[in-house]
Amino acid sequence: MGRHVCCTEKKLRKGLWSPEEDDKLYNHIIRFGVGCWSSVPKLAGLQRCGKSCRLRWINYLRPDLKRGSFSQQEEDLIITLHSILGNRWSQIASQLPGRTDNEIKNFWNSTLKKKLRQRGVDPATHKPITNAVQSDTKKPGSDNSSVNEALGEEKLMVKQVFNPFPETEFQAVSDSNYITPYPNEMLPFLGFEDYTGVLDVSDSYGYGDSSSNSNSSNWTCGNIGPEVTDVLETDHVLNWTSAEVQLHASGDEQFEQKIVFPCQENAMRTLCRDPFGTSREALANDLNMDYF
DNA sequence: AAGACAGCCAACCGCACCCTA
DNA sequence: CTAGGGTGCGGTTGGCTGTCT
Repeated sequence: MGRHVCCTEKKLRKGLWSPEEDDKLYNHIIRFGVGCWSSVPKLAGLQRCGKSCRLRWINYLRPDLKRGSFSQQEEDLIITLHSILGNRWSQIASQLPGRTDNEIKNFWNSTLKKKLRQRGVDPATHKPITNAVQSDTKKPGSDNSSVNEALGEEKLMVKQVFNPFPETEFQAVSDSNYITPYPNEMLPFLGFEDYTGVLDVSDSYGYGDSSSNSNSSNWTCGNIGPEVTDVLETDHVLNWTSAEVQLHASGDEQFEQKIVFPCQENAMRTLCRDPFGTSREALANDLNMDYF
């Protein structure tokens, strides 16, 4: 382990990127793609390490990045996702089209934490600041004093929520960019055979290797409300809406849950992809849009 | 006008994980 | 099985910029 080889080389430049460097990196990746990051700087004629190039591309040069300040809806979603996922910035970012993990992390640390505290909410636990302490006292084995313990417990819970579908058991959900909209208690009921609730808005703007899952989403989407169509008729900028999604579990259980998700043109296109051709076509027709 | 301070954000660092030979 | 290279991620840092005194 330890430090990466490229980072120890002394000749390499550090610090802010010049416009010329940006041009070189951008042109190289547009023309040849990424391939191996460690070879990118050499091929692009840059005195940078591959890691630095990767970061620059992901956080600044990617053409699908959204600029500008966060909308209220994005802000709300970040808070919601953070309450579920904790500091898993990359996974939070995967649900916000055009936003990077770094950007969200900075926004959280500089702005959102402060806002939550002003509202009397502990940004670490997402509980009212006074109640967070009180609730700790109820937990078995808790000595009531440690916020860190509370945090640790939250992290454990998050793990259970977020990775309920081991790749070996359900190959369609094969990476961590997926977020389930399910509450904890529903997870045990969801079968592998007919698992259909995962919203995939990640691979239309994913990082780096985005090819591996492009055909593997496995979900159906029912009862999308009229508000979705409204979104599609706007200017294809980032919009937000809600939709009713039916979640079919194995057996006869069926769940419904209102969820909120980001809608961008690409995201909606992704949303309309599912493994069942007829419903995909029907859905696309309903939404008056192309499908693939 | 200038120095101090605070906030923001781009970029770096170090670690963990994955993959392959 | 193991070592080493490549990659991704979260935490942290440092510099720039705006605001205050």
